[in-house]
Amino acid sequence: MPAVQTPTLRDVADAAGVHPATASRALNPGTRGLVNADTARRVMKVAETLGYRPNPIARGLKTAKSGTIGLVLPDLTNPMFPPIVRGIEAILEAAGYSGLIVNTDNDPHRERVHIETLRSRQVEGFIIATARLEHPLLEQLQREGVQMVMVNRRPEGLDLPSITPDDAVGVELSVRHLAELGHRRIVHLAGPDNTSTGVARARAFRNAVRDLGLEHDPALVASCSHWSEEAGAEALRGMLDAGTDFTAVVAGNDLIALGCYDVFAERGLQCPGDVSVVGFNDMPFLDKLRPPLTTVSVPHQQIGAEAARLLLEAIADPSRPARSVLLPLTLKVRGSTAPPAA
Amino acid sequence: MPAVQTPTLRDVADAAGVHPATASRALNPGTRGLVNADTARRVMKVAETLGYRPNPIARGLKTAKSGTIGLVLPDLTNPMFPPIVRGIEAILEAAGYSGLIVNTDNDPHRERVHIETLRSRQVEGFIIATARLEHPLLEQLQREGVQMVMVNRRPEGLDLPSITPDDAVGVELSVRHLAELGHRRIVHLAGPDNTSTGVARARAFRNAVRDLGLEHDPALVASCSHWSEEAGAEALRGMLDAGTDFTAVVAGNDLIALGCYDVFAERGLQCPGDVSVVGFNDMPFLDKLRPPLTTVSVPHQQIGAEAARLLLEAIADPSRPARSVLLPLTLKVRGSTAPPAA
DNA sequence: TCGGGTGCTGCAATCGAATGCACGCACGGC
DNA sequence: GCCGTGCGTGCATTCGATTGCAGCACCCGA
Repeated sequence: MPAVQTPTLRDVADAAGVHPATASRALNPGTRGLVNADTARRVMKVAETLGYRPNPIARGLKTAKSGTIGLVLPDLTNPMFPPIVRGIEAILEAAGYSGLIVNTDNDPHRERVHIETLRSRQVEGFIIATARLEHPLLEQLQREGVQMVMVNRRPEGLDLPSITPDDAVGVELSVRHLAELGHRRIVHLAGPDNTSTGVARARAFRNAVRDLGLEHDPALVASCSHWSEEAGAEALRGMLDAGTDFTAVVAGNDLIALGCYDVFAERGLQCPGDVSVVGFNDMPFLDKLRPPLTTVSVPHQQIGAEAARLLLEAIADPSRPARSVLLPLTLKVRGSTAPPAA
Repeated sequence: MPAVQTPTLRDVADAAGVHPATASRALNPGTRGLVNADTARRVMKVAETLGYRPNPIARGLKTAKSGTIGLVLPDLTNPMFPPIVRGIEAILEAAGYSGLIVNTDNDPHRERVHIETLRSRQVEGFIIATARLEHPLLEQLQREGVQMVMVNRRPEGLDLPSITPDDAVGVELSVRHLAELGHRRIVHLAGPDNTSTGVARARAFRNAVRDLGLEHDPALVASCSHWSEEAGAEALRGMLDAGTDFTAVVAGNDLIALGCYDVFAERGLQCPGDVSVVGFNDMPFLDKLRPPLTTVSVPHQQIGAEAARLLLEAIADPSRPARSVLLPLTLKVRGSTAPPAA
C-alpha cells in the first residue's frame, strides 16, 4: 500500500525549512508580498516539486469560502441548458471555481430543498434558471444577502442581476420575417403565463403585430401550459378546433414548435405550404428536421459565460450594484417558413 | 443586516445543555447508540428547531470525506449525457452526495488537469465516461486506490467496474431487423477505432453478419474518425465514392446516422427507399426527423443510476470486487428502415 | 549609543465537526 | 458497605490552511 498521502502545507513548510504560516503566505499571491522574495521562491519551488495542492476543504473551513457555485436548473435534459452550463463552467474553471448542478423539475419544493442543500455545502453564490414570476424563495435569499444571477429568465419586482436573451427583439425578428413573406394572420403559441419569458414574448408579440400593422385578434394568441411539445400540440389543436384562421405560427420556443409539427402530421397540414412556423432557441439538430425549423438563435454558451462572470464579480465585490444584460439574437431562416398559399 | 449565521454544532449543544461532542454523537445515526436515548431525542429536537445543518466542509476536513463525486464527461452538450447525469444525480442525491461535472472534450490533457482538480477537491470517487482504449491515467488512478466506475465505455485490460449498454445485442438487433427486411449487403459505419465502444460494435457487427449468413465484405465496414455527424457523412461519402454496393447502413451511433441523412440529401438518395439506416442511442427528437430514425434505444438514465449505485457501494466497501453490468437494449423501429428496392 | 522603525518570520488561535480517552456516577453482586 | 462494571458524558486533540499578533534582527537617524 504505497498510497502516498498528498503533501500538506506542513510537508512543504518542513521541506523548505520554514513555518507553515510562512509557506501559506508564500503560496498565496495576495500575501506573498509579506515574505522575503527568496523565501517565497524557495517555498514555491518546493511546493512544485512535491506536487503540493492546497486542500480546498481546509481552506474553505477557515475562509468560509468553498470555491463552488450552485447551478439551479429545471432540467438538464432540456437541450437549452447544456450549452449554458458549458459557458458557465468555462468561466468558473478559469477562476478556480466549480459548479454544483441540481435539477428542480420546476417543482418549488425540490427547488427549496436543493437550494438548502447547496447552501449547507457553502456555495458562494447561485446561478438560477428557474424563475417563475412568483418567487418568494428568491426574495428571501436576496434578503439574506445570498449572491445570485438569473439566467434566461427574469423574476419580476426583484432587483437581481440577470442574463437573458432579448426576447422582444427575437420575437420581433420572427414576426417581421413572416410579415415580409406576406403573412397577415399570425398565431402566437405563448409559453406558460406564469413564466417571465412566456409573458415577455407574448407582450413582444402583441407589440410587433401592432407595429407592423398586422391583424391583431385575441383569438390568435394562446398560452401553453408548459414549454413542451405536448403542450404546444395541445394549444395548436385547440386553435384549429376553434376554427381560427391563420397562416403562420410564432411558437414560444422550439419544443412548442415541434409540437406543431406533430399536429401538422395528425391533421394532414403541409409545412410550410399550409402553415409556416418559427421557433425560439435554436436547439441542436433542428436543421435535421423536415422541414428544418426556422428559429431564433440564442447564444446559450455566451449567456452562461456572462452569468458566471457577473456572479464572480458580485462575489468579489458584493457592494457593486446589480447589473443585467440582454443579449442580442439573430433569426436563423430555414425551411419551415414560406409565403402563405395564395 | 440580520444575516442570521447558520447555527453550528456548538449552538445546538448549548441550547440542548450538552457538550458539542455529545451533540455530534446524538446527531449521527452511526454513533447515536452511544448516547442516552432521551438526550439524543432532545438534541435532535433542538437541532430541528434551530434549523441546524451540519457543515460538510468541517465534517469533510475531519473525516476526509467530501460527499462529492467527480463526473468526467467528454461533452455535456452531447445529448447522450444529460440523461446519464440525471440518473447519476438521482442516486447520489438520495445518498447525500453531490456530483461535480467536468467536460474533457476528449482532450487527454484537459482530462488529466480536471481529474487532478477534482482530486484536490477531495472527491470520493469518479464516474468516468471518457475511456479511450489506451488509458494510462486510469491505470494510475486505479493503482492509487481511487474509486471509479466507467459508464458507457469500457477500457481494455483494466479491471474496473463499468456500466455499459450491451453493444453486441444492440448491433445484432439492428442487423437482424435489416436482414428480416431482406437486406443482404449492409454497411457498418463504425465509431472511432480507438474507443472501446467503436471496436465492440464493429466486432458485434461482423459476428451478426456471419451468424445471419449475410454477405461479409471488408469494404462494407468503415471507421469514422469521431462520433459526429461530419465524420459519419465523410465515411459514407467515401463508401459511395468507392462505388461500394449496399442497401442499408448500421451507424455506430445516432450522430453518425444523422451524417448519413446529410449525404442522402447531397446525393439525392431516398431514405428508406434507396437506403435504410439504423442509429444507436435513441437520442431525443429522433422521431421528429424525416424519416424518423430507427435506432437502438439505450436506457441512459438507468445507466447513470446503476453507475452511481456501484460507485457508492465501492466507496462504502472498497474491498468488494469490481463488478460490471451490461444493460439490455431494445430496437426502436421507426421510418428509416424498409425493405430494399427490388 | 540608544530609540524607533521596518521587514520578515514564528506562534498560536481559529474555522466546525469527529473521536479516542478518561472520568463520574449509578447500580448490582458479594 | 465496598468494589467492579458499564453506560453516558465531557475533555482535548485532530483534520489543513489562514491570519492577528508578537518577536526578532537589523538599520537608520539623532
